[in-house]
Amino acid sequence: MRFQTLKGFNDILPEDYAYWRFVLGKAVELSDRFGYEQIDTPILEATRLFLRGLQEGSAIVLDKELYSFEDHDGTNVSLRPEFTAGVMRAYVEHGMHTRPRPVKLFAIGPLFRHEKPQAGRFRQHVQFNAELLGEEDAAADLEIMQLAYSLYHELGFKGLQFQLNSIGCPDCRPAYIEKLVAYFQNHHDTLPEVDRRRLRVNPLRVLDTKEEATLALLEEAPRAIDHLCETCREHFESLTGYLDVLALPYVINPRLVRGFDYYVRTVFEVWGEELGAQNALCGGGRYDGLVESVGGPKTPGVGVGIGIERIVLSLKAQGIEPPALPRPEIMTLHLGAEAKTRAVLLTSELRNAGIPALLAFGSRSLKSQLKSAHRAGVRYAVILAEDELARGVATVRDMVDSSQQEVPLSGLLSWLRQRLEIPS
RNA sequence: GUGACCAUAGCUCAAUAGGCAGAGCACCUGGUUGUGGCCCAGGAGGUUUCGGGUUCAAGCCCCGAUGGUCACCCCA
Repeated sequence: MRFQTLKGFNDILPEDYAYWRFVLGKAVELSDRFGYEQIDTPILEATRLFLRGLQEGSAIVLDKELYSFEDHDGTNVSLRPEFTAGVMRAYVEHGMHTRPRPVKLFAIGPLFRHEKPQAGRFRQHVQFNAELLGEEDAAADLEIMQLAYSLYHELGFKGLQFQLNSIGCPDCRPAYIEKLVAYFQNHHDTLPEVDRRRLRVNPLRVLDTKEEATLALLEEAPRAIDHLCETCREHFESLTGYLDVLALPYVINPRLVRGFDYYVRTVFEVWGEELGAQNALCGGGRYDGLVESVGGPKTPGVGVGIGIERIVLSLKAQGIEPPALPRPEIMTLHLGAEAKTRAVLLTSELRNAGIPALLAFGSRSLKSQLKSAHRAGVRYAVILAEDELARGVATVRDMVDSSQQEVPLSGLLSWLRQRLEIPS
């Protein structure tokens, strides 16, 4: 029985890493540009932390999607299913609320949910996560959205737009939910079974139904944005105003709700193409009560989670090629024991000088070594043999045009550097 | 957790009507002295996902398990 990855877990192979480095490199670059500082929190945390952040209505809790086990000391611990709870814990634990506001953090790493895998959904996936803490200005919501948008834009995506909604706050949302529930109870007989369940467990969830019958009912259903309190309405209007000024494309989607219950006011997603049913490239929103819920002072916050696997899938679907990864352009070949020792030394000198280089291993025929050089895709094969060494030169073969010339060993480094345009 | 479809070499796929498991690509070696690609020859690589059953005979038919894909649920 051969080993294989667990269900829903994937290897990222070298041929995929051009995409990953492209996306992650851009994420880090943009975080720097927007003034976000990097933070890493543990993959494993006390289970209670995640339960508190998620509350009861979330599927992660309901459907036992947490990877949990009992640690040796009896503590129940879990692999993190999302970033925000851990970051909030770190924020409180290290008294980061005493830092100059706002505190802007980003993190990159794997998350784990025991779900049934399908297109764009895995049990382990990597997220780029950004959080802006201690600021309730709608311009903060905008900044988080702009960070996400810039990432997609600079990666070369076309035609993406935000799905945007406001789901109110603890002041105005309860009244809205009451209206919503009342509305659906009036149409209870036409409501499909799945949505009856959602209505009981998490009424807002009915809004993003896929049932035809419910969709028809939603035409007339009360909308959250029509039931916002004064503060929430102003916040939402400021945000859309800023989005207009920056010309960031968005549509107001009254049916947009989010999986985590801690969101207030702003919620948004960006949808990608060719991702099947799992079309959210990122999801985020405002979570003003969250820091408090993990034992910290009342602190407003906005954040976004961006799925790297989905971006990579979407890049491929849109035919966007990442820049090629750098690879050595030189291989040192050799004939004879003395020449091989010299080749080992030369390869080392090249690398120490910052010039990527490969060494032909073994003591095979020149033909075989050239074949290796060809397959490694190098531009130059540097050939060392007794004959050359006696005259203090190396034969450099250009693998592209098949030309060869002798270069004095003393000047080889600078010769190669010049040809490959590597700054010294 | 529910449902549908699928599973043959590292990859992409063949294998009449149940009748000796194959090709292309990739990989290794060779085509004589110190020269890659193209070409030619050869080689390695399989418990046909696994376990049962039917049959003289199963990659093929039946049952079960596992895994994959897609959808629901939910979400990045």
